Parts: sequence; C-alpha cells; structure tokens
Amino acid sequence: MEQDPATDPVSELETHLAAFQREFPEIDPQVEAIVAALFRLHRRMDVAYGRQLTALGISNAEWEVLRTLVVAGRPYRLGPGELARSLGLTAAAVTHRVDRMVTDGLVTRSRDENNRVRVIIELTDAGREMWDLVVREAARFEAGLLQDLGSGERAALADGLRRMLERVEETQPDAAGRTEG
Amino acid sequence: MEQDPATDPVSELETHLAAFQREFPEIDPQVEAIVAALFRLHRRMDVAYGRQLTALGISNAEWEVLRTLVVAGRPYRLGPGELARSLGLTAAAVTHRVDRMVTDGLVTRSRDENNRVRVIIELTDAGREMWDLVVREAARFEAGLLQDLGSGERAALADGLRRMLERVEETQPDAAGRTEG
DNA sequence: TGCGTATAGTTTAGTACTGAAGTCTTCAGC
DNA sequence: GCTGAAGACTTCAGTACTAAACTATACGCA
Repeated sequence: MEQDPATDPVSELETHLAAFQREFPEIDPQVEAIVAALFRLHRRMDVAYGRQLTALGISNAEWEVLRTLVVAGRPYRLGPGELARSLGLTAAAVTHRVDRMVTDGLVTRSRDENNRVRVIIELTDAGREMWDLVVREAARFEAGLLQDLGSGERAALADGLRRMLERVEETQPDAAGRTEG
Repeated sequence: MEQDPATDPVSELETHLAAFQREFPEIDPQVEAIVAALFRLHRRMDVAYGRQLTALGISNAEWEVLRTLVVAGRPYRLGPGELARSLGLTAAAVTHRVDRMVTDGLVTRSRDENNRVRVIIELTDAGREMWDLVVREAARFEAGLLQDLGSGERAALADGLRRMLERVEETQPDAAGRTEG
C-alpha cells in the first residue's frame, strides 16, 4: 500500500476511488464516490454499534428484535412471522433468536389463547429498559457523527438519501426492507 | 400496521421515524432520519447487488474477493492475510472462500517460491472478466439511483457522507474498513 | 549448524443462518 | 363431529462464518 508521498491518498476511500478510476475510467467518479462512501460508512457504523451492544451485553441480532418490537408500538407484541418479515429473516431464524432472548429475559413467548396457532413474542420490562439504554447510546454516537454538518447540510444529506431510497424502492419493489438502523 | 388514512405514512421509513418520535421524543428527528435512510438504502442496495450477482453466477462473497484483487492493481495478486484484512474477515474465512473460488476458476492459489511461507491468490482471466461484467451492471444500477439528483445535489450528498465517514474513522480508528461498495 | 521465536496459513469445533420437511391448530364442507 | 386443506411455527440438514489450536516456514542469534 506504500505510495509516492506526493500523491498518497489520505484515506482508504480515496485509494479505492483512485483504483476504480485506474481500472475503469468510464465510470462516473461522483457516482462511485457516493456509493463507496455510503457502504464504508455503513460498515463502520455497524462495527461501532456492534461494540456498543457487546458492551451493554446483547448481540446485534437481539437488538434488531427489540427494536422491531418497540417500533411496532404498545403492547410491544408480534408473532414470529411478523418478526421474520420485518427483520428480513426466515421464520426458522426467528425461532432460534427468540429462544436465546427468552433465556436472557428480554422477551416472553406464549400461545395466543384465542387462536392457539399463533405465538406471541412480547417485550419484557427488562427488554424495554435495554432498548432505552441502547437507543440513548446510539443517539449520542450518531449526533457525534453529524456534529460537523450544519442544519442545511444535514437537510441536503437527508434529502439525497431519501431520494435514492425512493428510487431503489421503485426499482426493487419486493425487496422487503428489514427494520434496520 | 393499519393507520388512519389521513396520517398514513407513505413509506416504511416514515413509519419508522414516526415510531421513534412516539417512543423517544427527545431524539433529534433529523439525525434519526439520516441514519435510518442510510441503513435502509444500504440494505436495499445490498439486496439488489445480491440479485445481480446471482444472475451472473457468483456469490456476494466471491464478488468481494474479486473486487479486492482488482483494487489492489496489477498483477492482481494478494496473500490470504492481506485479503482477510481488506475484507474484514478472519484468515480462516478467506481460506474457505478461496477454496470455492479456485474450484470455480476465478482465482488460482500457489506458493511464493521466494518465500514459501507466503501463499499467492491471483485473479484469472475469467475472474477479471467476471469483475468487468459485474462492475458494468452495478454502475448502471447506481447511476439509476442518482438520476434524480443534479450535480450540486450529488456533491452535497457525497460531501455529507464523506464528513460522516471522517468522523467515524476518527472515533473508531481501529475498525479496519473492509473494501465494500 | 541448531535452537527459539515469530509469522503465514490451515484445520477444527462451535454458532447463526437458510430451505425444506414435519407437527400442531384451525376452519370449511359434508 | 369427522375429514381434508391451509396456515403458523419448529425441527432438521446443510452452509459460511469465527476463535482457537495446529502445522510449516523463516529469521535471529549463539
């Protein structure tokens, strides 16, 4: 990775973009810059969240389930099938995750007595408290990432991302979004 | 998820943001909007890339290895250790991935005769051709996502993402970035 | 030359996921 | 109220990963 100091790219992102220009000159560098920054940023944030979660004693998988239940609203109950759709997982994976979370006391699993085919996964008080804890930590971290940007710049960023998201949702309609972020 | 039509959010993103405001009113909604859009966009794009790759006959894992070799530049050779660092995987995982890719004819594995501890993973012509094919498809897709945005808007988006990335790299220095995107 | 340590990569054991097969509950039709 | 089909979840078999143990080569130094 050693390079001539005069042209040494400052970041790994620049190295990547330079390599792309070298290998594929006909690709629009601005498009590639946006996509590459987006993927790198996501990756880094994901790693950072993982660390925070580990420090707080839960896994990323458990956190996703907690968040999905909270976003669903009171009384914080969903079936395995609903969870699977929201999380973009198979029902089998949800069965395994919920097994672990019941052991950890974050959720309970019970049969719906009105319709015994259905299973109800419900957030416990401990689960809700864990959620609060994680969200506060994450919000602090996220605010830090954006601290350099003024209100107008944030609005421009949010707008750009939203418009890309609308496009991708049009283009790829059935790729059900897991409740991420 | 049924809601009053008058306030029915148009997208799943808005549902998520509304839920966050409801459950956690003290969080800055603009920050949450940026982070949530970013994660959703990444997820959708990831799914879209996965489909393209499947259609072209390789997996996402194989694609990551091809890209890392190409970005490294001619003669498109790296050792398992370098690949592991770039990809954010363990050396063990690289061993397994390369096993599959050798079978598929995308790369070759050989000993460095000057230093027999080292193993050289080298892109084959077939691997390079596959890379070209994938990049062209991906570039078309990415350009489509950005087609609504003017040059100034793209610059603002790229700038915002880059500044977030710089921040996260400062805050989380050792989370080596895999060569993603 | 030969020993000890460091380095590069592979193998092994264990975890989390997927797709498919299986189990149990409900409901419609007779 | 029995039977068959449909639906919701779980179990099973297989895949890809990680951490840790292992193997083999290289290097420093007497």
